[in-house]
Amino acid sequence: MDILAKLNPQQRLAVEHGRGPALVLAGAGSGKTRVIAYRIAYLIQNAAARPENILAVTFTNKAAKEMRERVQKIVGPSRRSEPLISTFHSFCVRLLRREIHHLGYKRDFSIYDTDDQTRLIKQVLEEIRNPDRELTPREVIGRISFAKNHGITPGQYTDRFLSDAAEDVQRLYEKYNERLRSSNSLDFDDLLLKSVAVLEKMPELRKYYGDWYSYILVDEYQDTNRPQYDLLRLLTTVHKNIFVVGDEDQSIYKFRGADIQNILKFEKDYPGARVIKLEQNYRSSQNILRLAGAVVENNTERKGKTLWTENESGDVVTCSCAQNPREEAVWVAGQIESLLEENPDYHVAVLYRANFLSRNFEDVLTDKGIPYAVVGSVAFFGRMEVKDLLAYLRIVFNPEDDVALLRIVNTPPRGIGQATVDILTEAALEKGVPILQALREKAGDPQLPARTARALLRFQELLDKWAALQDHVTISQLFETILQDIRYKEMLQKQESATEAENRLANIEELMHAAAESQQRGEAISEFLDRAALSSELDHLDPNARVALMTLHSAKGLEFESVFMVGMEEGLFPHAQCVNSREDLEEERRLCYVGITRAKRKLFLSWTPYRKSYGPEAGFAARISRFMMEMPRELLEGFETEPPTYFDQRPRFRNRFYEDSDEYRRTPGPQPKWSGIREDSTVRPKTIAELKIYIEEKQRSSRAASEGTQSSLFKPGMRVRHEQFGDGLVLSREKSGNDIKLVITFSRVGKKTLVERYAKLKAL
DNA sequence: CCAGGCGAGTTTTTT
DNA sequence: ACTCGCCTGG
Repeated sequence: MDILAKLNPQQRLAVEHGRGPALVLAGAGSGKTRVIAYRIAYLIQNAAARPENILAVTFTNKAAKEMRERVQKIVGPSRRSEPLISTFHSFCVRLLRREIHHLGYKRDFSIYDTDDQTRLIKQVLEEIRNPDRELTPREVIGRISFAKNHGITPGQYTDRFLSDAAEDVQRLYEKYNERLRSSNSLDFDDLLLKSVAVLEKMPELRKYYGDWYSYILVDEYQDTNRPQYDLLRLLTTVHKNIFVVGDEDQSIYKFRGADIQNILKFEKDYPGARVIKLEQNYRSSQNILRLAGAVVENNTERKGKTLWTENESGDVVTCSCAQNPREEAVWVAGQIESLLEENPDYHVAVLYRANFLSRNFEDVLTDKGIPYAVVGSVAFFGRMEVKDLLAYLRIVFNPEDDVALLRIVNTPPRGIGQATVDILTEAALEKGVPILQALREKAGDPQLPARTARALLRFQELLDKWAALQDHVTISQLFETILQDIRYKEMLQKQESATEAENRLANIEELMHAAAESQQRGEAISEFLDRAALSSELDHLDPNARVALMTLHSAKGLEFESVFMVGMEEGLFPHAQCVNSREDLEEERRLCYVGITRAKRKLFLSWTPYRKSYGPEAGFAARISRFMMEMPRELLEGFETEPPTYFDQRPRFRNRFYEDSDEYRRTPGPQPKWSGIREDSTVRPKTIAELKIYIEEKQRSSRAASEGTQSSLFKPGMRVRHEQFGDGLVLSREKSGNDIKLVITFSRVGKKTLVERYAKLKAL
């Protein structure tokens, strides 16, 4: 079969590319995945490479799965060998399970997800019970991850960062890494870093894997971060057969360390690279494309592509401004209802910036009896009961896994309480051994109360029993044994409400299914655990679901007949935390572009000024998203920058546009060009000195931003109204950490201390 | 040691 | 509005 016949000239050029580096700049809907799939098939059919010598990397499991299916469709099944199509992370796990001993780890290492990470950091924070400057676990993880993704080791940390907290972070970072290592565990970032490290350390492995994967293809290259970039370089040093596909307009993972420069400077990194642009869009109507283009045009960091399509011009975009979030959901559900009536096969997506927004839509869709699928708010493998059981499996598999041990040591309660756990942890830290080993040593200790010692011994016996079993039974059988031994289900039924328990039991059933399937595929326990650690809810999206609810981020790579982008408000989208630097704002805009271009035929945009929010914006009417202001009016129908009757409906919200207040004077109403964006403070730092300045600069600006919005609101002497406490008088305001505390005396309830950011106060 | 109650902190996006 | 950690009384 001539597989080239189905391609347009540009796509064909890409697919037929020979050896050497190639960059395919592929706009949304221009057949990106298609090009990779066809190229893999082409390489195989023309015997350029044996299938097993081809490596294709994607970012999500879902993308990998899709790619595999597409390739199989083209080349047909029953090949002797298959190309390796995998995510960066699972490729790394695969590599490390074979080679990590070169770095002094054992091959049974555990993988720590965000939750495990948080637990570990909390322990470390306790251990170094320093901070005069309170750091939350979240913040610490964020900084460590930033450092890891930028190649900064703990030792270099204070050289590179100058903030007050830097020394604390350095110590935490150091300890955290030590604890990971002594637990024989890796976090997500480590998977990439250790892969790079092992290839850097072992030239013969570099050569081996470089030779083996003689053709490497990368999807969504614009989202690669530094370790991923390093990994690709290491694997392609010799042959340079790297074929990357990406779209700088769809780079939306900077917060995770993605570096858009990777795609922008590809031609410099790989001299002589062939560059191919795919500009014909096959997905969307002309109007949708024009709208998307008009928005993304406002960005400066682009290579610049102009998408065109032969599709018809299509409908205009329908907008709605709702009285409140509930009404917004009602409107959306109503539209969906009539869409589905007309076309029962339509795929519809409701896209939002942040997960918490799904709530109202779920409620209303349920009321109306419209079936829907939510993607991602709580991942299946992230659920408490699932994580508990997996932790049992993990500790059996890797007895050094401290986080897993601490998670289950007293779940269900078995008489090993906090006091005992503290003793064990302390002993373990002192000797530098895993907690389980400390537990073994203490189990018979006559100094402990007899009851405690007995509890420890019993627990140890259980673990030994399961460990002895692990090589002789299937995963399901092991699970079944554990479940019975610990009486987990009974615990749930005792502790939870009936419906909650039922839910959790159902999840346990599902986990057992997953285990059974895994073993049918002939996988080892490690492979099952790896899948659990690396899988996300997105992978479980039911392709038959007509209505899908998800974040804009999750929607990348997907397409739908109709798309609803909801919550189009300043502060939410673009998110308040992303409007202070041009870089961040441009990323938000790209996110908007991604959202718009998911739609094939019909796009809906909705917003409401009256969303309950937290933070400094609380209690104020929001403004319409600047992204909507950037769209050509003639493509919009029902465009309103304010709801028609807000005065009667929602008196407790103040309105930014018309009220004569401090707030209003400081931030004038909507204008074509929005103020408040700092002009180009975001030159990319090149040297260490520049990086220091950059970080300082960022911190100062975010501090200034939060003080700026807060300081003008409530001052001593002002009269205010609180939703619950009624009217009162502000006595004092003072800073406490990042917050501002107000002491207010209320006529009804007396003196109260409130945090300005959270108390939904209203000036009188 | 554990269960149940209160107060504080919290919502950006994810492999 | 919701979850997590801390405190208290059994």
